[in-house]
Amino acid sequence: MSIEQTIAQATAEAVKALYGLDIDASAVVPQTTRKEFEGNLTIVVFPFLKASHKAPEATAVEIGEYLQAHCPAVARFNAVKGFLNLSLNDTLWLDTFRAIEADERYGFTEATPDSQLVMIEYSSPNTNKPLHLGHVRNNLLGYSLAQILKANGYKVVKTNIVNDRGIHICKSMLAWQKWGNGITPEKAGVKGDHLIGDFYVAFDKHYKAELAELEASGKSKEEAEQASTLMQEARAMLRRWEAGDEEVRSLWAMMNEWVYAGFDETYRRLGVDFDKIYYESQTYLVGKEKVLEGLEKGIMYRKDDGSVWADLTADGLDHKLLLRSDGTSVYMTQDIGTAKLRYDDYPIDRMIYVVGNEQDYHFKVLSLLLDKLGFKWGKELVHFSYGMVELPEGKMKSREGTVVDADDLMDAMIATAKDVSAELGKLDECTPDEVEYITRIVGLGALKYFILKVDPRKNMTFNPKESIDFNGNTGPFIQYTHARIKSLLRKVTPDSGIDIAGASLTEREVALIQRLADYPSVVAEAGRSYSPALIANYVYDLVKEYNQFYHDCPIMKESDVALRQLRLRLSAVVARTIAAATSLLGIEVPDRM
RNA sequence: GGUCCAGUAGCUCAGUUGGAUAGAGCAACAGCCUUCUAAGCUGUCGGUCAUGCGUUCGAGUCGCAUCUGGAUCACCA
Repeated sequence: MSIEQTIAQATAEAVKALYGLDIDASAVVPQTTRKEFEGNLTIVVFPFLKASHKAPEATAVEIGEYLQAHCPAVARFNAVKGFLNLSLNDTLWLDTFRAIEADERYGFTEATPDSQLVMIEYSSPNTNKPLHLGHVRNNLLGYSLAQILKANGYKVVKTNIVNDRGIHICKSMLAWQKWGNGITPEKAGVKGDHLIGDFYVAFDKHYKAELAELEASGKSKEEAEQASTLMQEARAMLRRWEAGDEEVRSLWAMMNEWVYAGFDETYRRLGVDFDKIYYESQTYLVGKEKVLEGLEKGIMYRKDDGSVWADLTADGLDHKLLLRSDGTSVYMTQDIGTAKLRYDDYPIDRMIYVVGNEQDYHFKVLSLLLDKLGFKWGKELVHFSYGMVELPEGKMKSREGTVVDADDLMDAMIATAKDVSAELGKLDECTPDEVEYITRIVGLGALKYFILKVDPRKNMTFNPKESIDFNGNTGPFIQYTHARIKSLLRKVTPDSGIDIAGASLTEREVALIQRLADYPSVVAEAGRSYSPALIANYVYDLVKEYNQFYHDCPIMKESDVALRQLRLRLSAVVARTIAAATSLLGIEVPDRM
């Protein structure tokens, strides 16, 4: 039983004994006492006033006296208005600490054969351009979510759906044919995804020029778009692709390989991975089949021009196109096909899509359609809808070149980490390999924490002109604390033979133990609410608490042997918990920095 | 226009089923390294929690209305 539960139980008994009021212990939620008052846990007594027929403070005192007399955990209490502040005794805290210390996988629930299987789809890039900051948020959230669900005892399958087909790829392919002169990533010395992205931009540039020319010759915008030979060629290429034309297919395969090699490198640096990757080129036909099946069953209908639609007006939504008049499939069709393949491949209990909130409508529709098509899990699919990353001026726009590239950003973060380390002279004793390793995880730690500490549902702002901080509420702050503890432990090794029972605790140690005791419930809440930010905020609070302790409580100089030993072991457990919590965020922590 | 999301300090963000005088970091200013790593610690400054009404012993948190910003409602993905 946790400390909170013990106190809640005792409070329920007190209320029953004093006022004859029957309440469920789970209805009493003790909260951490605010810093400005003495005590560890606080009971709010307002709900009991009707039964006590006394003033708030008198009621609090009465319950406090009862608890002090009957609950061995309660050492002292004080009452302020309707708030009963309880100080718990040292023995309880020491026992709590020992239990935490003994649990090597503290806060982690192992999966069993009966555990539910959760599939998490994240990343989901297009193959016509490199990953940018928006993808970075997606990837970090998806990976972290997987880690958090694993820590909550779920079996997790990480998946990625690569949008490797469609008109956008054809644009890059066409541009490469026209202006590429047979260039390859090797020859250009450029990552494949960036090379393809450059050709996509080149297409857009030439296309715009063509449109401008056509409009100058007196055509309207619409007429110009129709008359554009570039666009016609791109569409023709897509038709040849769909028809299985060998030349187009082999060009497509080659260029996609370039992109994947580039993506793989970005994923590796970012520290994310996947158990199974799906490609839309393999799923869109399955989706088409399902839609035609739905058409036969009367779930969908066909218009005169041959296009296929679903009528969702009964569910408060609109009509939704599922197959174009030329028979080709759209985004939604592909997602239906992908869903079917996945459920054929895995016994999925829960499906989570990590996709931006701009697609809230899409997933509402997808959920309804899957349900109508007879997928029994359709209704319960989870759209993990996260907010956009915006610049101070607003949305990132690829056409205006304001997109923050993922590779560039990682490079910049690592370079900054290097500069800061050099400036502080922190890594002068390290080998070049160590410097490389430490600056990489510190730079990435700053980036990852910056993104993950924000509530995923909210839009967030990134200002490229201001570099991401390394001081204060940041990843490096957390990593630094870990490194400092490791450094301490290199100098003095904890001796488990020394008894800590007699240590007389200061409020610093108690606050730390209490914070550590909170960890499992934070992991559980992060899993329930799909929020890596809760883990980030927790580990920040823990680290802040530890730094105060570190500053105020000398360890090596402490003459009380038991207390010295406790502080040492407490430090070791804090370091372990920092590492465990940050691993749920995909952040590594160094032993020195 | 319909639907959905958001609005907390100059800036970036917390605020756990409604609880005490709304918290951090950054920025600014002032302190603390002969002591376990100063990427740290301490202090000062900074708020009509968008606005109004309501529910409640108690509202940043719940409800209604208004204002502002964003997203979406494509034969784009």
